[in-house]
Amino acid sequence: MDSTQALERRLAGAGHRVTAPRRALIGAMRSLGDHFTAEELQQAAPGVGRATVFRTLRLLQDADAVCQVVLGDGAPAYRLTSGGHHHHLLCSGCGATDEFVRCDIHDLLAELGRRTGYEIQTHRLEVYGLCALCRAEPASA
Amino acid sequence: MDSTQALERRLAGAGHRVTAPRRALIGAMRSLGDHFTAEELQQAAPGVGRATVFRTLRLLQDADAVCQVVLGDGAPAYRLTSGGHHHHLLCSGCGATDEFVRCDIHDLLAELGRRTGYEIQTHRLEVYGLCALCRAEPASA
DNA sequence: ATAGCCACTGAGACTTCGTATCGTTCTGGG
DNA sequence: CCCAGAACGATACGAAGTCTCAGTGGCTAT
Repeated sequence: MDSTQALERRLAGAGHRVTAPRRALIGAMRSLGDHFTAEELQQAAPGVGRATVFRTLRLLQDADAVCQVVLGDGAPAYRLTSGGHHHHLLCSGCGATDEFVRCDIHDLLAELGRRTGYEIQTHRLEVYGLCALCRAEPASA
Repeated sequence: MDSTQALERRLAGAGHRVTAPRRALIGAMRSLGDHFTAEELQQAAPGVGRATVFRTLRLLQDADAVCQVVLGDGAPAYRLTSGGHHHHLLCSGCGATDEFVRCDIHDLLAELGRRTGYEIQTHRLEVYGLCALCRAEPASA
């Protein structure tokens, strides 16, 4: 997760302005923990319109600073990310999200491409499980 | 992909009735190729209401006879499936969908669980690429 | 400093995908 | 044949996201 300044530089570097609403949203994202919904984000940045929330989320996704995750129940959420190719590890107990980078599936993909004739371009891998805390307290809130 | 009769037996086996609208939807699915949207399905089964389309899709998903895929552009679609754990291979050129079963990532998941303390429960893997036909004709419709 | 261009903004209508509600219809066991 | 309840179609609703549009406000050049 980048610093606020790094995020603003990321925007500016992509040719976008660093405006007050965008600053407010970046601050809100950093205060909201490991993931947040668009609605939570808007509530954490009062005065910013819904359209701007989604516009800014898209901008940051294009800048590889934010990514979208699909929680276990199918609800979409967003995460600040350190960028680059990565995957998500999602706790089905408390909803926590984490990312991991190592995915040694090149052999699998290469063989899949050979077998199907596809030219493999990219992939998406989401892993669901119970985090250490939820394993320890099976019935906690 | 199961036969029409097998799909109907799948419904009946789960305690559901095999009614005329459901039969019409199953027939439509089998005529629509490797994947279809809810709207395409409804159009291919005239007279069947929207709610019934989604209800039947859900029933068949619960019965492990239909699964949902997210196309490259984010649009959701459905597929008849042979059931069981599998993953999808999606062509970003023509939108074709395929499924594959082999996913040798148990070592990866086991190590991920060890490292993070998670109890890994399941995973979802989607692979995107260009199918053999789209590789051959780069600019076809 | 200020003029002006144009990226950006908020409000809110709209789209898409899916679910809930509701009164009606079908169906199959007794 | 009866009737409980599964299933139906119509339609209202909800969530997530996009589009439109008139107005604002940040840069840049002067």
